[in-house]
Amino acid sequence: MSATDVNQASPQGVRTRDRILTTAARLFSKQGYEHTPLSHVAREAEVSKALILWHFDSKEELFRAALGRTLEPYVIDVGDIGSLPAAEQIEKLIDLYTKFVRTHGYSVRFIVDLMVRSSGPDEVRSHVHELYGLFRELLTTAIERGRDGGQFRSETRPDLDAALIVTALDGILMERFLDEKEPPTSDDELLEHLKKTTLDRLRKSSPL
Amino acid sequence: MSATDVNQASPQGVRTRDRILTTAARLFSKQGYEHTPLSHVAREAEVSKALILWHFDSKEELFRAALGRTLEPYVIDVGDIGSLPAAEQIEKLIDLYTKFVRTHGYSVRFIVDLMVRSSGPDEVRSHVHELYGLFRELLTTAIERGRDGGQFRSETRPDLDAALIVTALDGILMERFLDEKEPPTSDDELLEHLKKTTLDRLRKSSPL
DNA sequence: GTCTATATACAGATAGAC
DNA sequence: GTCTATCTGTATATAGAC
Repeated sequence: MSATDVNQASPQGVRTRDRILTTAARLFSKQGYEHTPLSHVAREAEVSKALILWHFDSKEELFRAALGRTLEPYVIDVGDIGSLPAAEQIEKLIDLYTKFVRTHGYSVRFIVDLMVRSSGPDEVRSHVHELYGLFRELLTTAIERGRDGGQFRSETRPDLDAALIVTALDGILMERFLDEKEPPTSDDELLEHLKKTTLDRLRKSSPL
Repeated sequence: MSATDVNQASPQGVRTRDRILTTAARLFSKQGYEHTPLSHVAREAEVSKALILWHFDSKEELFRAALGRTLEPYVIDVGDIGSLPAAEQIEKLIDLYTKFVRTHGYSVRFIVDLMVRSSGPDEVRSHVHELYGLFRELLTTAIERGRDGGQFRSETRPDLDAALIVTALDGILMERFLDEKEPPTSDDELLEHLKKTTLDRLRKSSPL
């Protein structure tokens, strides 16, 4: 019998299992899978290596379970965005993306790393993929609404424009990793410029 | 005495050393440092593990040396770009970036991975950093020329506009890693849209 | 320079007592 | 459920012959 069977879970074991999971998620995110031996997780979680393997059967399985925990905050909550005018919807979405990335620095870096290396379980990749799709869709819809409502030019290509915004946001995220210490232009300045130029271009009469 | 001393290099040893280096660079780029044991490099380069360590003293040092080789193609050759009109300069620079990324897929992925994980020697990070700075500068100059020559609006902010282009390109690169199989919009389409919208926005009268 | 054989270290995983 | 002790594999690195 092992802990992965249905009928385990004495109150004590659950708390311990949870502590292992949380610790593992933290360490994997911070230092990566290969640089985090089970002995390290064991020390930080204050249990023995053997106990970890009793709960999870293998390091690989612990990793998968911990990933689930890491991904928990990866949801999109747009609130009552539908009631805003199109331009503000777009700005809000950009701000949401930025805020998320800033709040979850460590784990974003980790997830990006998984994507770049094409490693990690498929569920994770598809989860992230879905999130991107959803985000892009929200932007597309906002642009369409603006166009149909007469605030944006009729010639816009909502899908491409949305994709380009996502792309630029990814790039800003990326450059946070590249430059680290000395960013050539501050993120905030660049984000404002992105918003400004995007909206200028979408609007019927660019005021400038 | 070791191979890292000044006075080694019999003809035979140099060729072997070189083969080890090339093999290591290839394998590290493809599978990463941690997933490439010396035994694997030894097998592919058709030498013994011991010989590798005779030449390089440690795996770490082999890695640093191999990185140098990996970075060799990382240079910017713009040709006679100066003679082109501003708009075409920008398009050309975008194409150069794209072409490079497509040609050096494996190693780009590897270098990006190093940057994301903040690992790898500082020389590498600063080399990449410099390249980005140079590329951004070329774009900035092109935009300034266009502005001063009267083709672009006088209100443009060359530095920010250049940064935004680089950012978008990074994002496109990034999404190649994220989506892999099923890109929501093709790279080419997105690149064309980037060029088009950027230039439309920069130009005095946007023709659309 | 290049090899074979070996030392050393540490990882993940198991056995079995409590 | 949780532990200590141990097994087993594999990695880097060294010793020493050729």
